[in-house]
Amino acid sequence: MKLLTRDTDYAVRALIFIGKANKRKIGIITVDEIVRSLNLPKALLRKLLQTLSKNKILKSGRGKHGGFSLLKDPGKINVSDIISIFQGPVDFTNCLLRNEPCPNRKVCRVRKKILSLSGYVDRELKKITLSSLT
Amino acid sequence: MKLLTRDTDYAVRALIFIGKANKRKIGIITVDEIVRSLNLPKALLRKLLQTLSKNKILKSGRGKHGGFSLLKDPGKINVSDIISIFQGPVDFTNCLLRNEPCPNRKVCRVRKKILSLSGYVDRELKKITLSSLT
DNA sequence: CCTTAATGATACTATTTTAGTATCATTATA
DNA sequence: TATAATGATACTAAAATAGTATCATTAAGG
Ligand code: FES
Ligand code: FES
Repeated sequence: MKLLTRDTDYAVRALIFIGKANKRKIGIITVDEIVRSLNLPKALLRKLLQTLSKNKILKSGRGKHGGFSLLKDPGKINVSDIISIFQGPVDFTNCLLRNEPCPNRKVCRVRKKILSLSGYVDRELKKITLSSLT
Repeated sequence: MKLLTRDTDYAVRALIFIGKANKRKIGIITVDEIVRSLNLPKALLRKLLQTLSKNKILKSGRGKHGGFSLLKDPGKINVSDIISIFQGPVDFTNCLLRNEPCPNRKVCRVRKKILSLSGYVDRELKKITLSSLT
């Protein structure tokens, strides 16, 4: 039972790399540089970073000397965000009777339990920020 | 991001059904009865119940008047058990650098965080017993 | 015994999600 | 204007999930 897919994992690793570089005042990082350091499949990583750009996690520059840098403060980027982007929001409340419109949804204690569990996990994942990782 | 696959979901629903029947002193339930009540695909449900038997959750009887009943006390069957059977154990510690043997595994705070999160989720899921569901 | 009604074992197919590739278009710099 | 970067997009491959089919075995009951 895994929590993160490979997309999320690669994305986080790339973000850590970019975050570290930004810390050392290296403003812009290219896909090639990340690939050289982390040994990830280039075509895939490009796709992932493009997705992160669309989702306002990264800023991108095109053309010669283009590349990526963090758009937000590393303290404001967290694992829950990245999961949301690649795997959908952290939400476990696909209830056990999901196919039928569960009759006792409102009072069901299980649902309440799963709901609170899900909330807890999400809050904890939100605490794992990029700055805590670099 | 979902927590339960359909296998787990179906299995839990079937177990709830069997548990309720057992409560009413109906000892043995057939796959057909469950299928009639819950409208699940029969061939699939058979496979799932067979798996539950192999895993000592259900007791099965063959031949005429055969069927399934709970092997363990419903208070001792929980959602974590069922997830373990169909999705592998509740364990989120596929670490972020999983491909390499992560150098700082021992001291990594993220790993510790994920580890404790995973433990927490597992403990909570263990509290959701079949008896709490019926 | 023989029929019937149940699960056991197992192999197979189909669908969906995840993982990964390829290509052309666009843009900025030198 | 050549080059080196990302944007957009469409495609393929692999793995996990979901579902089916079939024959073997077993127990009950006439
Ligand atoms: S199982 Fe659906 S609300 Fe409880
Ligand atoms: S990321 Fe692997 S141990 Fe921290």
